[in-house]
Amino acid sequence: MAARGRECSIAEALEVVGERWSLVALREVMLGERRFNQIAENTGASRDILAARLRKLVDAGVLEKRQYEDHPPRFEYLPTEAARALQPILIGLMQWGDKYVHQGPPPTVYEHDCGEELKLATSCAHCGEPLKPGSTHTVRLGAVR
Amino acid sequence: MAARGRECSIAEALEVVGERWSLVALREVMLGERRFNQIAENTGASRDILAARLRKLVDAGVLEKRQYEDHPPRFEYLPTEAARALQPILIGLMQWGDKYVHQGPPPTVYEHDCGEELKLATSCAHCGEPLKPGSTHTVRLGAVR
DNA sequence: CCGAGTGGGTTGGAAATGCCAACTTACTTC
DNA sequence: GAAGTAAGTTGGCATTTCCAACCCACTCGG
Repeated sequence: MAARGRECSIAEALEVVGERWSLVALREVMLGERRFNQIAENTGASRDILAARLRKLVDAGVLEKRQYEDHPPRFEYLPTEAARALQPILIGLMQWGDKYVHQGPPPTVYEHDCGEELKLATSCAHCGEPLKPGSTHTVRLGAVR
Repeated sequence: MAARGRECSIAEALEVVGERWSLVALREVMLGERRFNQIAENTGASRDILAARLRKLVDAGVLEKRQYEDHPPRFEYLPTEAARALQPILIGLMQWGDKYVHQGPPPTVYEHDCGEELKLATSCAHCGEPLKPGSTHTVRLGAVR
């Protein structure tokens, strides 16, 4: 799809999870819904598109499709490590939506094991300082093809 | 658009920034490109779609469109606070793409002010513990409409 | 003064994608 | 034997996206 433009892992990541319904379907799987019908109902995606997205996520290694019954064949979708690695992004998007888009109190609230309502903080893994706008600069930049 | 499905700020956030090219355009603005032609070239988006996406981001308050020349009228796109708040998500997506999608060395590398290559860590803002899969649970969950 | 170049788009038509409802297959339960 | 459940697939239509070309207003070089 995005054959041209800057060489960039953001664009490549979006090739995999950037289509409509992909991240919302992933949200449901991460919330514990593993069955096609449940994911379809909770996302509101049409079944054909959802089938295509799930197939793509499975092909990309983000979900695992497992048969949990033989007769009749029934399948469930399980998160892989790649899906778990996306969770900070999903929660980040959620909190961004809460703050800049949503009207009213947040529809979904997480609690951390420490007992408090989860609010995400992002920091530099090396020095531990919280990430502030302008505290980074690029040392290498993908070329525009 | 997503009229049905679970009430969820992820879906609402994606209404604003989830369309094709929105996040890639935002990436360019955050990298310092502010002009339509430059954004068009560096993303590879077609000009009509890009114009529509930028308009939408401006309407949503994520970008600011500023006239920097009167005759002829010329505009630039500037990040607002909402755009800066998206930066952890953009960098998170980039690092996810680096790890799970991209082949070869990362095309773009950031350095933090501490002098080391930036790797993002996400943690609980309250207790400071790094976020591990399974260390959270939902205390409230958006209803499915 | 003339033509080329630049910036920021808009327009038209083809191609791709998405939506919805209905259908299918293969069981299980009432 | 009728209805329900699970996991999709199919057909037809509507909406988006893509691409190239065009437009307008100005500036610059000769």
